Amino acid sequence: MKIDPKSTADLSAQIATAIRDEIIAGRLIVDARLPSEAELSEQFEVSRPTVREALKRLAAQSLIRTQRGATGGAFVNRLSFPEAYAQQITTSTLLLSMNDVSFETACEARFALERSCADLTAQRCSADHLAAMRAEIHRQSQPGLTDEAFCASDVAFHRALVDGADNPVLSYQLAGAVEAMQPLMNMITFSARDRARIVALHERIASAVEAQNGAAVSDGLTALEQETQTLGRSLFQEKF
Amino acid sequence: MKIDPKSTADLSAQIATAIRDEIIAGRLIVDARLPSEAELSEQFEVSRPTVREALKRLAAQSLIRTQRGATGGAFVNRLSFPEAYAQQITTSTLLLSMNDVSFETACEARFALERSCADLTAQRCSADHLAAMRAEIHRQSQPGLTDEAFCASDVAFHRALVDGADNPVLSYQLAGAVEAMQPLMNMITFSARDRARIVALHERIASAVEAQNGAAVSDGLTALEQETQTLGRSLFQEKF
DNA sequence: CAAATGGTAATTGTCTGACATATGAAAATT
DNA sequence: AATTTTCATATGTCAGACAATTACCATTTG
Repeated sequence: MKIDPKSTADLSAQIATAIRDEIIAGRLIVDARLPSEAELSEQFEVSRPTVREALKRLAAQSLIRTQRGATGGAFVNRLSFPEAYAQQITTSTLLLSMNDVSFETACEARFALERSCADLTAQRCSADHLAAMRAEIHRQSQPGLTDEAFCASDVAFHRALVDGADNPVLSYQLAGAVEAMQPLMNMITFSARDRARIVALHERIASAVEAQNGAAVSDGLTALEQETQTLGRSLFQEKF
Repeated sequence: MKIDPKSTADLSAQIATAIRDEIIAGRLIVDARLPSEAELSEQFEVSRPTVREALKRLAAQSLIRTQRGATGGAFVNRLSFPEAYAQQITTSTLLLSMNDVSFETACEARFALERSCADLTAQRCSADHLAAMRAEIHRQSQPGLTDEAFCASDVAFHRALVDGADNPVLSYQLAGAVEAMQPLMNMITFSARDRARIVALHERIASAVEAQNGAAVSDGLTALEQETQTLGRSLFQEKF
């Protein structure tokens, strides 16, 4: 592990990259303990604050965790699915909010991706996930729900639909697609009639899942996409 | 912007979270300049190294960039698609390599997701993207190619297929699914016969794209998934 | 003898102060 | 007017110190 002091990049960035490469290449395995900050300082020939900045960079990406005390130190972290979810959602949300992505493009991608779980969910959806979907449908039908609560329930419904595919990798990948759309959906003010149409489509999708009919689930999602696009067009002209 | 000194969490983590929330909430917009490190030290009532560690955490997530000099400082960064790609791929790769995900599960998710671009790519694929796919097919047909080069070309083929949908959000989301599989694919040693079958399926997919037949693209991907699963089963028993 | 107690070393977390370096802008000079 | 110099400001890096936490070990005590 050596770094180039002549590079224009920050030393802490170089050190972070060097350690990250070790982890990705598998030379530092999960739960392995990194050398102490003092030892890293010597190895890289930099001061301890510089090493610490490098370690914080890695900690921000959940690549390492640190522990104080006698047997403490920095350990290679097992990236958990919840952590990966959170990172995925944050990145996706920021990407959409910062890049003049049209509602249409985001919506198209979101539903295209979500349809990829249609067949699997229809085949495998557990009673629990189906019940969760139905519970959200019921919540969405209640009058007097705020727009935020309606949107949150909408996300929960889709989350249950995705999780019904019983494939954690798929759930992880779709988390970004589904949740990152929420801020955009929150901009929509739903009329009672809009909500009724959406709830009806949710019911149609849930029934298709119950009937283990993947094609029908996919069709329901497509119908929901068209409904959402219509609502979006009434709000945004082209970009936002 | 205040922090809780009684919390068990690191001060730098709290400060990073506080600033990140400001960015996500839109109170700090793109290209806005954060207060200088000295000013942040005063505001949060911590020392400059602590502030710096917080800023490095944000820099690691590409949320800010820093610049030295008189008019320098930390600025809110516009998260670019390439940066988001890179983060997505790193996270996905680590998630798969660290969590005993079966080859079958990963493969299933990957192809399920990739099929979501079948219709869009069939409709919209440009001549350039189609040519890129055909170029990779040609490269893959060459004898004497190393396994790594064959896999890299495989990824490039799928990347072109995904990009053909002409939806950057979709490309971003699928980047993780497609590229994160590469380390797993690299573990497979392809026989000449294996390669021939894969190349034939690629050709079948490219032709379906050219014919603007989305269903045929989807079917081709499904056939490729089955082929890949067969190869995977010959390598791994259950977990790896 | 077993268990509670206290000390000790190791390690991260934080602070203070300082100097190096880069950079834009204003001031001085040609 | 154009160029050079100077300067202020900001980040990058360093050294040293102390605080807080924690595991381990020796000691004391019941």
